[in-house]
Amino acid sequence: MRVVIAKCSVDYDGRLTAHLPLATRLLMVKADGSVLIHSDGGSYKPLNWMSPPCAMAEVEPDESEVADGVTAVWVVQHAKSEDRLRVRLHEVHSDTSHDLGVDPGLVKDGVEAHLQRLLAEHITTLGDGYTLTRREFMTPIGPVDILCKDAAGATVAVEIKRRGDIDGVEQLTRYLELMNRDTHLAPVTGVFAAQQIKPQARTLAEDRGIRCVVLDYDDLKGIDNSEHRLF
Amino acid sequence: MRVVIAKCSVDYDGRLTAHLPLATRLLMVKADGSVLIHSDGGSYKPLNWMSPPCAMAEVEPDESEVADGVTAVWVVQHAKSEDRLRVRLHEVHSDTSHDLGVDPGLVKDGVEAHLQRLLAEHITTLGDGYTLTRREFMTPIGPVDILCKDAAGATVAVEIKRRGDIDGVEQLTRYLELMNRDTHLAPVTGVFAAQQIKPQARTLAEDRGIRCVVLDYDDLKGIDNSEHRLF
DNA sequence: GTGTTAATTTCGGCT
DNA sequence: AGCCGAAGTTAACAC
Repeated sequence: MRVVIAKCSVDYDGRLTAHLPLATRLLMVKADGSVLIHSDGGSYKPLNWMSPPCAMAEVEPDESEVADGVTAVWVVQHAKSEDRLRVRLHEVHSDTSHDLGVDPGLVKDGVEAHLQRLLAEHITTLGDGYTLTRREFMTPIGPVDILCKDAAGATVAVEIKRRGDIDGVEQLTRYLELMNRDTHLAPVTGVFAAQQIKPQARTLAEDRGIRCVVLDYDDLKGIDNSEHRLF
Repeated sequence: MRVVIAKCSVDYDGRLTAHLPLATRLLMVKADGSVLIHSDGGSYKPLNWMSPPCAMAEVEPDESEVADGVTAVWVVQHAKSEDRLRVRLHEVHSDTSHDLGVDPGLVKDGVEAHLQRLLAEHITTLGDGYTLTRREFMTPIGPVDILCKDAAGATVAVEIKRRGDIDGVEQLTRYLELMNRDTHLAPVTGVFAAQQIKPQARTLAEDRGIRCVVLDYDDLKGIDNSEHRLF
């Protein structure tokens, strides 16, 4: 990895056009040729960048660029599209390279899959007398997250999201339409379960007779832990 | 901005739990206290990070950490949540700081907002006699991009996309259904406007009586420029 | 500030 | 390889 601190201006041309005026920034050139341009603030997203696969070529500045104080020009061309990045370097404060090797990668825990497992294990969170039929119940248009029965024995399809928005309601609606055409399953009611439900999604869901349930991940995990402690 | 190249392991605990095994990486500490951990590949997204507002404290490694070869520990705590990042540094290959100053920021051109503004300013692109009612017309299920009236005075809802896909047609359909239930607005017709419209989206739209309009960004900008030149 | 949508989204899983 | 959905999404913008 090459790390350069330099005063530079940048132009991107591809899916859109973008320009960065002259300022001092950090330029990162990774082993795969990708380039990141960071300022001293903002978030993890660079001001500008080129994703791999791409190639970086260092070319000589032309006459007018030299007159403007440009000492080097980087042309970063994407391998499979017309996306192109042009970095004009003025003063270079630092230019170093380091051998980092291949990264072993990130290990994650606590995403939607986890939420689905916890709700399936504690299905009575949806109401007394609820019983799990199965997780990932397959339909011709995709898997329903959880299929269960309520206290009265009626079938209930559950769609789980971390953040419940309109897309999730549409998804559940499609499943319900399809399943209610199946005389063996019908009638099937819907539950939209999420850690957070957007007002617009709630409006749409309730308008369609779908119940909304807000899940608390820590509560579910808490039940899980306390139950484990009993054994 | 501080840039460190070091062999390190990282633990994140907050919205989820994540762990990075020992390896050599680039650590970036920005002026606002945010921290980015990059490997020599992937894309612009760091392996792990902490977004501002947050504070970074360098603490002494405990006895067992010293035994493992840890020379320093960074604790990065988010200011408004329980999100925390713990970086255990082993060998430090490089540790430099640079004053970058405030960045003037990126100038973009050619995104959807720009397209929407241009079409609103030149609403007769949709037909002679069209008049703008308003942009971002709010409904209970979200904002309609543009609401206008045709030459006959009938209300028209416009959905704008850079790339016209089926999702966009579904979105507009929902708005139209809702608005046509409102006796003050009905009847409302729809226009699906995009720089590029997929054949499937066009078929679906036209089947539902929604007119499709392909927008030419450069043309709209051209009109804009020539009009500005008149004054 | 809250809330919603777009993004040069990126990333992962599955068909 | 393409499609679909999630993400510690982040960023811009309207109310």
